[in-house]
Amino acid sequence: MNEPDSSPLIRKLRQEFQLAALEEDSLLGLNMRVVDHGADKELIREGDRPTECNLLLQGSVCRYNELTDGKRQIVAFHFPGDIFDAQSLLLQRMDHTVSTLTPCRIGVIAHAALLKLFEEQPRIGLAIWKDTLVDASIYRQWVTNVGRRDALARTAHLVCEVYVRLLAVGLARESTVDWPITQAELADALGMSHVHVNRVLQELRKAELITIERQKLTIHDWKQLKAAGDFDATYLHLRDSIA
Amino acid sequence: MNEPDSSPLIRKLRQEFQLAALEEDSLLGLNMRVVDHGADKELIREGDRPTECNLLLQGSVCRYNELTDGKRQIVAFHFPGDIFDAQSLLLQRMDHTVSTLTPCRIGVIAHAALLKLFEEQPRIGLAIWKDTLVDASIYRQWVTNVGRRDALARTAHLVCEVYVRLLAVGLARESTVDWPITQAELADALGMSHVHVNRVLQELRKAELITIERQKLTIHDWKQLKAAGDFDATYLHLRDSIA
DNA sequence: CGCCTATTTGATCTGATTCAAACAATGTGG
DNA sequence: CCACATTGTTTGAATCAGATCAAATAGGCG
Repeated sequence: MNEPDSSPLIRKLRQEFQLAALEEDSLLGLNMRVVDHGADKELIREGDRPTECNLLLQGSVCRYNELTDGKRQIVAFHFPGDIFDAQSLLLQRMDHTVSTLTPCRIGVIAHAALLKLFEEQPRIGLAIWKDTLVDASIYRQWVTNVGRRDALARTAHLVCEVYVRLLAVGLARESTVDWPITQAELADALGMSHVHVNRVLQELRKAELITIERQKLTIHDWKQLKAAGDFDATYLHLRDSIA
Repeated sequence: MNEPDSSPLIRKLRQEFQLAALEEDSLLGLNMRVVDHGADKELIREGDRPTECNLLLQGSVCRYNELTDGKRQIVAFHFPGDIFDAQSLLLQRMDHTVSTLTPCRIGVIAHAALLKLFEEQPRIGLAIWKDTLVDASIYRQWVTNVGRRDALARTAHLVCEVYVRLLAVGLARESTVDWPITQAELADALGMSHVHVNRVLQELRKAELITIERQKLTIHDWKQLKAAGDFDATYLHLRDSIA
């Protein structure tokens, strides 16, 4: 049903533009090295000066900032099809760290190859720019979530986001998804303590909105979950709004 | 000392690339309409589908998300030289609202004109893409600030950021800057109550780090302020790190 | 002068943190 | 296949940072 490894990027860009055959060929012709990593592996460190971009093929990764007192804040999750460090094409120095959550398969592409591709097929460059703009939109919601929603709504909102994004890349069947995020990681993403995340998840379970167990998320009541999280998917800029 | 109205964009792009004479000419040749607005004026509403971009020439604006319960979260401030809605070039529908803080002068440029410019001078497109990537980096820090720093550090960090960015565009002389942000706006940006913002600012004043009064910010002890806010300017990706 | 907006103050309350520990699941090597 | 270690989840109690509510004061400006 799915295409082979190398084309989740094409699938994603198709969501954004009508790709011409020539453009798809250019993408398939990209020189890409495939690498596998284990879980909880730091892929890029703050301060690095990467010369390659990473296309996530399988698995989940997160980005985070570290504070001097040792705390960390996860600022994004990424799923298959995402080029999670496109920014390194234009910003020399990494301002945050990227780490795998689960075991991952990653396609590594040289900056030079991508920049050359943009020259030949400018619309592909624009499509990837667009992708980074959607990332930015997600950051804005993330700020809003952490800044102005209480623990319950905040958690519900993030669950909604992750679920919809996994749906969008074909990784959810019906109302169940493989859930790659531990409670401690959720806490770092939500700006909460892991203890409180636990209690909020129990609340959401008791209210029969969702259950998360053994790395599976099940949505019991999508409508109420959305309401609880004050969630509106338009900020994800998906072609056909699933939710 | 400063160039006329139309060139803060050139000054900014110069920070990022060596602009060729031809490229500067292309920028100067852009067809731009200059418009003035009063304070607290909504420039773009969530849901809008803009066909033009806005280059801020004078004044300050902010972006924010509104929650259904009426609260709002400010997610960014912008200062002269910023194209604060470049995203509308590639994302049809606005996912947040933009409003002036102070009276503003704005240069309005048609999307079509910019996209045409990118075709002719691809490096200008890349420079503006880079700009949007720096915005994204700022969002990430904003999430981190709101999610993981306590009220004092959070406030100090934002003050540092705004100060450095104003410095970078030549709007600060020594340690004093025109401060365009009220305490209520600060609260919406920091995810705090305006009452608590007030108390934190008093603390920072008592500790002799800063004073904000009559729309002037004065930095008394930059080193300690940076320390208090756990501030490191590298995420701003400025050419010559001022701070 | 008088209105409106911004800042400040005090008192009270609460959502979430922290600390500490138990419990459950998963995986590893003997 | 079991014993043990490790990581993730759950529980309870004490505490606190920051919110909320309510009202006073101070600037700025037409």
